[in-house]
Amino acid sequence: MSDSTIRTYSSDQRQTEDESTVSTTDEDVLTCPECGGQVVDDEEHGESVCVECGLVVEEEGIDRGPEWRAFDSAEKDQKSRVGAPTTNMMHDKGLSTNIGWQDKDAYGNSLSSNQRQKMQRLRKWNERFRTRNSKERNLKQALGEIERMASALGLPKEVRETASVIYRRALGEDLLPGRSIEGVATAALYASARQLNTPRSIDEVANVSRIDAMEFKRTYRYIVRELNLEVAPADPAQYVPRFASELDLPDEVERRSRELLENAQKDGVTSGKSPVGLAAAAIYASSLLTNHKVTQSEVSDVTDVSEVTIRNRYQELLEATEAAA
DNA sequence: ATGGTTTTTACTGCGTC
DNA sequence: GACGCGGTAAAAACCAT
Repeated sequence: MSDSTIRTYSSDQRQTEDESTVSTTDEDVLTCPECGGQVVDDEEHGESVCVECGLVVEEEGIDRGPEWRAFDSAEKDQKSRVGAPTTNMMHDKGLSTNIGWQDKDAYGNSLSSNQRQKMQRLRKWNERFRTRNSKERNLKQALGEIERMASALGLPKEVRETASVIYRRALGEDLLPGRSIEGVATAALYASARQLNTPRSIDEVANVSRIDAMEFKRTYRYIVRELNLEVAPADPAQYVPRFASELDLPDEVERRSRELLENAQKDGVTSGKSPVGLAAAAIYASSLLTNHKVTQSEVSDVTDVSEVTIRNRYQELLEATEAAA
């Protein structure tokens, strides 16, 4: 093989901004060093192959550096797709520094007073950063939790994102002391799910959380109050599709459920009642109306609403629709 | 802390398969 | 006799005051 076959690319080269060094000459008209035949690019495999003898010539390799050009560092930052994606789900990467307290240099010699003062200043600043980093570590753990719970609940990415944002705000406003990380993370996720109209019931969330339901609710209320989050009361209809599919009920039932809920809302019988309970009742009621009967206990199981509540609600729902008709 | 409202728990009776 | 359902009463949880 010729000297052109092996080429290593250092990371320095990849960051080079001067694109003019990248040569485009000879790229199309290479001759095989073995037999002199024509060499063609095999794009699929990232190789160049001689058409005569099949020799693979790794001329020009694969990595020619970025395909874009940048004329200043700001532009480069913009165009570069390398590096960590910036997302709220990221924390600081865990890089932090410690500065020893001994006023000695690397050889164990004492420092001059001038140097000592300098080190003092450095320590002070480093300490400030480190306390920030303790928050970052906190954040990392919380985001991990959010991630885990969200995926267990099948919540989309946007929900995780806003949950992260909420958590950051809580962290920023020093709402954490005295509260568990998991608690706040759970609360943030629950709030964000509701804000984005993909609500999960308190029970569902509590089930995948490491903290018990009571603490979860407490911290949730606390967070909402302190951050002035706008969380509209959940619309019962938003629970319907999920529950319906968990019970293997056809679309028809879903539709009826929505109608029932709509009528009930007009009637005003829904105010003050728990949205989950209403959704559960609507499902049960419409399953009767459409001859896709499910038992109360089945509905109760998947919705975590007691059968009694289902009974009470579904009667009201039926009355409301009757009155409307 | 308190009172009013809603939900849950536990239990009972009735009808049906 | 187990199961689904309806009802009741008391306890618990929730919420605003």
